[in-house]
Amino acid sequence: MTTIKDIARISGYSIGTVSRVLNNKADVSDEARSRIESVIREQNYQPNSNAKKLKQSASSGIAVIVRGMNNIFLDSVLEEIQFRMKEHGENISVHFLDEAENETDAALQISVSSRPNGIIFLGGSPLSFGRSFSEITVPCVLVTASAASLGFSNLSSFTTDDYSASGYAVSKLIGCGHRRIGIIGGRLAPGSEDGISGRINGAVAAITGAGLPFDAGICYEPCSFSMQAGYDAAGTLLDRFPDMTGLFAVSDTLALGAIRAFSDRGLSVPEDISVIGFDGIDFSGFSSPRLTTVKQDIAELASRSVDDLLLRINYGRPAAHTVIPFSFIEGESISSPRSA
Amino acid sequence: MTTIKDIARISGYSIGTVSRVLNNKADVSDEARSRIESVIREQNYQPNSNAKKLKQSASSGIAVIVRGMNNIFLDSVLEEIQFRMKEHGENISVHFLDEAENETDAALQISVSSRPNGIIFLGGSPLSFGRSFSEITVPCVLVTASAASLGFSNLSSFTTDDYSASGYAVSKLIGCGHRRIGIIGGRLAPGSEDGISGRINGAVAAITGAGLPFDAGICYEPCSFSMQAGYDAAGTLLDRFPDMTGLFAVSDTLALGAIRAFSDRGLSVPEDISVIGFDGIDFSGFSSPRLTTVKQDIAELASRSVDDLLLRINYGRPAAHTVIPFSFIEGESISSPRSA
DNA sequence: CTGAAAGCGCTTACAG
DNA sequence: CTGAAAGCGCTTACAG
Repeated sequence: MTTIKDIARISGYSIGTVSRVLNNKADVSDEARSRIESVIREQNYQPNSNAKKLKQSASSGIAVIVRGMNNIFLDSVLEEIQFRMKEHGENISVHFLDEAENETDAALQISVSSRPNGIIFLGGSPLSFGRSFSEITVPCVLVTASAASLGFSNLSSFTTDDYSASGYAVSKLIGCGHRRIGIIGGRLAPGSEDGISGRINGAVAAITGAGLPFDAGICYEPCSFSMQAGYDAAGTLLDRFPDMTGLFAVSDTLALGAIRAFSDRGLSVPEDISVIGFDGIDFSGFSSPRLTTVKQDIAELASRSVDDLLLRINYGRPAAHTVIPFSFIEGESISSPRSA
Repeated sequence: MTTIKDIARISGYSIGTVSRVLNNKADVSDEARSRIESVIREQNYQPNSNAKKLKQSASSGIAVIVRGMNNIFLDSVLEEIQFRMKEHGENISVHFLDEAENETDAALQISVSSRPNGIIFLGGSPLSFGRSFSEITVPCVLVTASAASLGFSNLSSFTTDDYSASGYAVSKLIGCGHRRIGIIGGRLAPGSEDGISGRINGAVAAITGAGLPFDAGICYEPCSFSMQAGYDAAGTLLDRFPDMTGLFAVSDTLALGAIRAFSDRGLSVPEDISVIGFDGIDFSGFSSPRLTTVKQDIAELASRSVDDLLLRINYGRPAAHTVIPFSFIEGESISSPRSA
């Protein structure tokens, strides 16, 4: 293995000078720089990142904590993030948590054992921040839910406006003439306008705001984020709320599971019941029927988050909270209710 | 930050002894061990992994190289792998490559810059091994394609028997009476029985083995692995091969894209055309129609790969090539051809 | 502009 | 069973 010492020996300079050109420091003569650079190139030398990190006493790159296993939407964002990071020469270490685990506890453990330069929380809930998060000092960003109300100086966030987007989606349902609308997914957390709870609350607000009745005990069914969960929740909800004509699912995965549940009960979508999703995953454009849904801007969420984190790590920029615009995809899964 | 020095000072032992209990070495008195362990616990001490790795002169954990972006199947395997690794206290760094990149070139670069203890190749093609791989010396495992024929002593593999599984799938189509069968996905690589090419060749062998005609120039359409690619390839194939009654797609994602393409052309699946997939992703059980497909055993592929890699890293076990059994899922996407 | 030296936090022979 | 010491490959004041 060639080390910095070898480069120094071969180039005829000291390891201090080699280190300076490696790190693009000023105060190196052009001659030394070009000589050393050529030796580095011909030896195909790569610095040992462990030694570098040890010295700089911190940092094993960027850690990404993904909350929610097998979540197609989050996986897409993750891949986009890794791609952008790679462009900047940064490697990420990925940690998947299932929905039961707490992301800040995990982050604390990771930050003490691997000392990352920064942490990205993907799919986390702002509700679980606060407890252990205050012990984390490196720059962090929460993607997919707003951390604005949390007020941590080292936590940025990039998010779709879940509350408004859900409201918009549900207003489409109402606009079609639906008056008995159900909701599946997540858990109820009254008051919150962020993340999954924000979607639920935004949808509920749109329903009640239109003067329609909404009794959460009847019209809402909580569930986790697998297709099977969506399938089951839709069935349960329909049993309890048999004259429901429209359904808002807080994620596309749930919506697709729900559509299958309805069709297994002999109901067609959208003729018998309309379904609207959230996320805009690839598959929503290829299912039968194509899903009507809110599309989050994955590329923008990812790239803005990466840029923000890197700038904060390297230049001490203050944390910021940014809303990324969503778009609405007119699919084939909603129509006017039969009774209308 | 508390370091090993602090633990030594507080416990009254030397840092050498602390290090020994940290690493579960023998030759430590029970008394010292329990005293030191209790100090570690109460100080909530976590060793600095950079320093550890530097000393052990190698290794930043395990690197996973995933070839193929937005591949739902690979994402599932990846999450399973990370989960198993976590149980063993190992962190993984993930590197997504798009289909155009070469995985061994990427691995070489990663191994020289981050010095992983081991590398997992997910979704790579055995065809691209060989060139730069011989420069990589750490234990590696190829998941999802066999590396048996490559003969590298540091490369294990765990795979579904793609060739047989595809043959089995296609034989189901033939058993239903189909005689004009098309194939989409991947690229032609005659002779190979591994990975995606193995799927194609296994399918072709089943067709010709049944005495049916197969002209690759007409009946086969290559494509990459997105739903859109499956959609497009199915359309192209149908234009060229309009009396096709059955389609084998080398992945579920492609199959689902194909089904949508057919339905957009007014053909129903399976009444007008049968479709069979490969992978057994979650969604295949919830689409309309439910997809008939070959299900790879994700949990087994992941856990066996992890166990193998860890044992080889720590105990110098020889590399091995293991085939993991597949299962066949009877969905709703195939039936007898209308003409039969 | 450059070099010599200290030190990051660990592990591991080597003595005892 | 335990400690003192060397050294992993780097970076960074400090002199010059």
